[in-house]
Amino acid sequence: MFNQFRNKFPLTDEKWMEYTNCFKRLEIPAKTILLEEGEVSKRLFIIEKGIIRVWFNNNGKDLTTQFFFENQSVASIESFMKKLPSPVVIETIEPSVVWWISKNDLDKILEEIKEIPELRDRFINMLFERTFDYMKHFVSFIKDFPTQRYLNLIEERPQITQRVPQHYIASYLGISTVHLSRIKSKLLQKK
Amino acid sequence: MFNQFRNKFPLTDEKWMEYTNCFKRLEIPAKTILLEEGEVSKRLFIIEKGIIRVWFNNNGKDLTTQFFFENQSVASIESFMKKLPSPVVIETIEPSVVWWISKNDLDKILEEIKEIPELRDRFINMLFERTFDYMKHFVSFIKDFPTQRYLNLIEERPQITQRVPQHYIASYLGISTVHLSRIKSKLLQKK
DNA sequence: GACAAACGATAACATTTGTTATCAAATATT
DNA sequence: AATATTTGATAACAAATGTTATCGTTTGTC
Repeated sequence: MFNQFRNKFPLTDEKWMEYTNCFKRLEIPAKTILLEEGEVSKRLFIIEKGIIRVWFNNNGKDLTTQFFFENQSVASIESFMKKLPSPVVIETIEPSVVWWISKNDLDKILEEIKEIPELRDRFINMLFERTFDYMKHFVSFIKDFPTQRYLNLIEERPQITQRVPQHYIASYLGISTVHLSRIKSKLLQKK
Repeated sequence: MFNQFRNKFPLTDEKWMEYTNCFKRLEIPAKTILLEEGEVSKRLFIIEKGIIRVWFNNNGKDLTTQFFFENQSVASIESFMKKLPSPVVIETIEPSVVWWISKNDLDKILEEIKEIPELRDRFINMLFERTFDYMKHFVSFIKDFPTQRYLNLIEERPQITQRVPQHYIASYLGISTVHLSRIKSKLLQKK
């Protein structure tokens, strides 16, 4: 799982082993909840196989805020970093294989690699990229009609439209399942 | 302008002077454009007095994405950091007084203070807080109806509802000016 | 003070989207 | 294979929101 990233980290083999050994493997079925709403997030997950969605309950309805696929890392970030109760649920969509690391272990590693400017910069960059992603998604909500947002999704995140059940996509787009179904049938008519 | 922050920065008086001298003062009328769409952002602004909005043109209509008030810093961040053409316009709403620093000067300062862990951590924290803010705003768009979003705004960002013209607020909420007007009159009826 | 521009409220109507219910197809479970 | 569950499509109706137009008020400019 981690060997594919080995050459990206300027670490000794010893440190590399020490760090990667902090991760534990987990095989879990579909619809497994990895973090409950209200729980303090103490684990960061990396997906080897499967799909994870992050959602919260809004007046009895699921609202999906993010999807994650293979090789992405997942956590309720604000809860994880500040030890606050998580507002969101983390749950698998498909049967999945994930690796997790405890906050304690990760903190130790981050503290150690702080002295390596290269890794530090990459970490900061990662945060910025995440910010930019949110901005784009947010802008699309005020800018585009649902139909356009759906077309954007097909274009920019084909994994979502191909692998994720449609009612999760609807809540991700901020519309009802019925309306997404209508959008799809209208798009088919035009073709 | 900067003396109020003096005690927050563990710097020598010499360094402090050197850094603050990089900023230039600017007095400008309302509706002054500080950054054009498509231009590469080379300045970071700090507001001494006034209001700035960030917006972009969408099919001939203004869409406001952010408001900034006194003591906040403003830039088209992705453009500023990566030297890309800015997708947004930065413009004053009121007659304003702003200070600006060039990207060159700021880069030099950031490079120097990198060695001060305290400042470095605060910088990283700032990035995270910005990310969390975007998340909240974004979640509110899929979670709440416009009426609730407007109530949230009154509650959480009273400066906006009190000082910003209503048609800018409408585009910020992602609704038409007419609809915001309706929302306001309905809220008044209920009282 | 006169005029123009900006701002905001409101009405009438069109369009978009949500809600509820029903049915069909796909998938999982036994 | 039989059954239950999940998923998705569709129709009918209700509610939310946009569009266009008009009017009055405020604000800025000369």
